[in-house]
Amino acid sequence: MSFGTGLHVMLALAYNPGVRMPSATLAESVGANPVTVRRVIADLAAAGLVDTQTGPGGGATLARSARRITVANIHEAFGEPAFIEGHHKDPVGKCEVSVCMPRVIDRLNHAVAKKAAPVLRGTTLQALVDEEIRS
Amino acid sequence: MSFGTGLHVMLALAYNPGVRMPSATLAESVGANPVTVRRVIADLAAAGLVDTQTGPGGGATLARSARRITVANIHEAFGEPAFIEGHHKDPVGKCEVSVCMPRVIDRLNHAVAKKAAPVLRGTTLQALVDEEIRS
DNA sequence: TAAATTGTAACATTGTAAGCTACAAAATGG
DNA sequence: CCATTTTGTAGCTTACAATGTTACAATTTA
Repeated sequence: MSFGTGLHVMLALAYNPGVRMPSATLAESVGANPVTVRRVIADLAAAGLVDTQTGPGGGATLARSARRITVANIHEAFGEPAFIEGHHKDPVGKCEVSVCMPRVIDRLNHAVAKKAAPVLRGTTLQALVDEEIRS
Repeated sequence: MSFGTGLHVMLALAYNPGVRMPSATLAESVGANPVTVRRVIADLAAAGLVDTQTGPGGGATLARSARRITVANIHEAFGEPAFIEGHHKDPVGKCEVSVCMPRVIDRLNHAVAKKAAPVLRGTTLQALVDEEIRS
């Protein structure tokens, strides 16, 4: 559930602009372990969404304005997890349906992703903070 | 991963129209256990998508034409699983971000679901068989 | 130098999905 | 009526992936 945790972390950072938050503080908000949070932050940092710093007063902060970070950016940071999941066991027989299942799942997932993309791209962190948290 | 398995079962039935397939046969195609398949079929039957019969020559078959069964029908049969997942642990503190996370996840999921619905409703089992399996 | 913090590795725990076993009930055919 | 096949479902076990835990070197601050 990295995407959900990542979104939570990003909202916490957006809600406290300019503040560097250590993983322990974020972990308390998320209800998770500091190491889990640091692992999630590693993905966010690799995607250039957050900036981290060690030492006293260190922690994570947004790499740019919450107005310029979208849910799509966060989704991508975790490898664009699939909206629709298949399963991965390859069947023994040469059954034609089995062979085609990955393609079918892929087709559906791509179709949904294509429709979802504008929604995710059009939703900024700032909008979520304004419309869902400060309200 | 019930939806994926359910779709696989439905495609196998659509690929063999008029044939009653026992759970053991379907399980072999899916690469799963017959009991798991029967559990999935129970959901499909509850949604009125398949028809089952006990005894020799028994098994499952489509309850109506594959042209009149959509991916949306199957998705609904499994309770419309979320496209975007949050996590469920309630945080200890009174952190405002934490409190609002369920609402945020819900908002995103509903937005994606609304865009995805036409895709799922517009894709029939028959179309998948024709375009992805017999091709 | 002491303290705080990240990043990461290695291992343990846990929650959930799937598998397995078992059997009553239903259907079929002799 | 009996033997067989199959579903539906319960109860238990297993396996796996996600998360937690512990630990520590490296970095930063003061």
